[in-house]
Amino acid sequence: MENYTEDCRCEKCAFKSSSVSVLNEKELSFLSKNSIHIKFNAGENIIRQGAFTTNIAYQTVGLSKIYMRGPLKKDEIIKIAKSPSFIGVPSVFTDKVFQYSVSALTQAEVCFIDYKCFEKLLVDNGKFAIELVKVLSNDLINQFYSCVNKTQKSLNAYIAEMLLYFSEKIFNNYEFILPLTRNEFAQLVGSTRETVTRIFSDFIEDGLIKTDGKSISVLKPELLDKISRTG
Amino acid sequence: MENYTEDCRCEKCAFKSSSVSVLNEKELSFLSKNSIHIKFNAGENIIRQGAFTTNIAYQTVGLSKIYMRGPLKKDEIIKIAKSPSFIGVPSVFTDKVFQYSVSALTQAEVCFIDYKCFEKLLVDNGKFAIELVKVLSNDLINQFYSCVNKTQKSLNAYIAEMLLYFSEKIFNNYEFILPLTRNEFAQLVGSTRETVTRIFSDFIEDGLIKTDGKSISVLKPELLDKISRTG
DNA sequence: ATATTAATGTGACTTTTGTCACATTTTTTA
DNA sequence: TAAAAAATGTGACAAAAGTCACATTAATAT
Repeated sequence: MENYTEDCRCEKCAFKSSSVSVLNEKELSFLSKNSIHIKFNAGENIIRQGAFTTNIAYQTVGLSKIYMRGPLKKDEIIKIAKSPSFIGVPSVFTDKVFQYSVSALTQAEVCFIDYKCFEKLLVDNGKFAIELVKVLSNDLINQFYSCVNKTQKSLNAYIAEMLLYFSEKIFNNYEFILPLTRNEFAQLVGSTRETVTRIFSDFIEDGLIKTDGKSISVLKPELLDKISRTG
Repeated sequence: MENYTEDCRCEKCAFKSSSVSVLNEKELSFLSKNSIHIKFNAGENIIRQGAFTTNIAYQTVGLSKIYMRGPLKKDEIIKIAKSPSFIGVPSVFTDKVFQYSVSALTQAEVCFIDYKCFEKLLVDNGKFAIELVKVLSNDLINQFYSCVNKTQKSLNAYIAEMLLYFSEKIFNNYEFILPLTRNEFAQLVGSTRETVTRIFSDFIEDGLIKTDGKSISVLKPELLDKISRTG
């Protein structure tokens, strides 16, 4: 965990999201003065469930997992956050305390923005506020969608969907290094390590995928997609 | 479905949410001129998945179910909306088309607000925008929470939780009329009609609840809560 | 480099939940 | 009010997924 703030100014930042792009020079400079840029290694904790919410986090580089400690004291991965994206916004506007944790899955960089400053930008710049509303709306719809999918699909269908999600949405490549252990993958699909292993084995046996440790090749995306849709 | 707009002006509306309360007289009048107030009977459709999103809906009276057609063409109830609350905001800010449906479970009243007008209020009044961000944040956190619960808990634990939710959060009464069929309740908890029947029967046998058709009495809330927490 | 720990694979078995079939009750409609 | 449709309850059985135990492999720390 390293502080990189000196090297980084929002005005020059290459990772402007559509939300941030509606800010003018002055606002960006204000943002810059009120934020800290920090670098994380894979595995490091970015946000801890239960900690006080004083900052907005904006992930500029890397992948992270957003997860929540469930009622049976098991962790459940809610989503994989791909940069650039806000992480932790909903908790900041809801509670004094974070409702979930975020950990880096790869090397990652995150800007922590002072909440008061962020709120001021929202109040002063209506367009910025609308962009944030859009981001949250999108998150909410995706959350609806993934919850319905997870609930209704059989596990092999949902696992097929998640494998395609990693290859097509996260890595844009049918070969990739899964940045999760089998156990974490189970936490993502709402199952157990053993069952994930078994379904991976079935997929390998049927020639749909090939695995070598964490490295995964999707061999037959069309068939995987069919399984994902029909169960 | 009846149009009540003439009788209703936003300035006088008794159902101001915290979001709307930050608007001034002029803004409320503008809102009033650009919205239509409609009354629905139980069972009537308020928003239809796939329809174009031209309005923001604000439910002032009644209960409704927000549901989505899942991948296996089964409907899944995402949440029960209690008045007053926005329904349909996330879809409007995300897509040209609604991603889910909303139907009245009881008699209900809904204001449909022109999207352009709503957006103008957000841009002009930063405080209003922040209120909307808070509403969405809250929805998102609740959605995380309920999805993790649904995934991790056994069905009888989740059904116990939902029964307590209806009695304690929706009706504030340990006796209530469940505004859902057994099948709809199954769609809410992600299960089947038969399994819901069986778990209700178990609860009745153990003296936790009493049912008479749609009427439900929670007899032992503490025990129901224990089941909800431990499975 | 080796010891230690974490992650993974696999078989046997149990539990949970879903499916199908059909009887019964309730509600709606004509 | 009678007929039709929708909702509900229940049993027998099947399927899906979880649990436990243990062997094996990979990763990490000293």
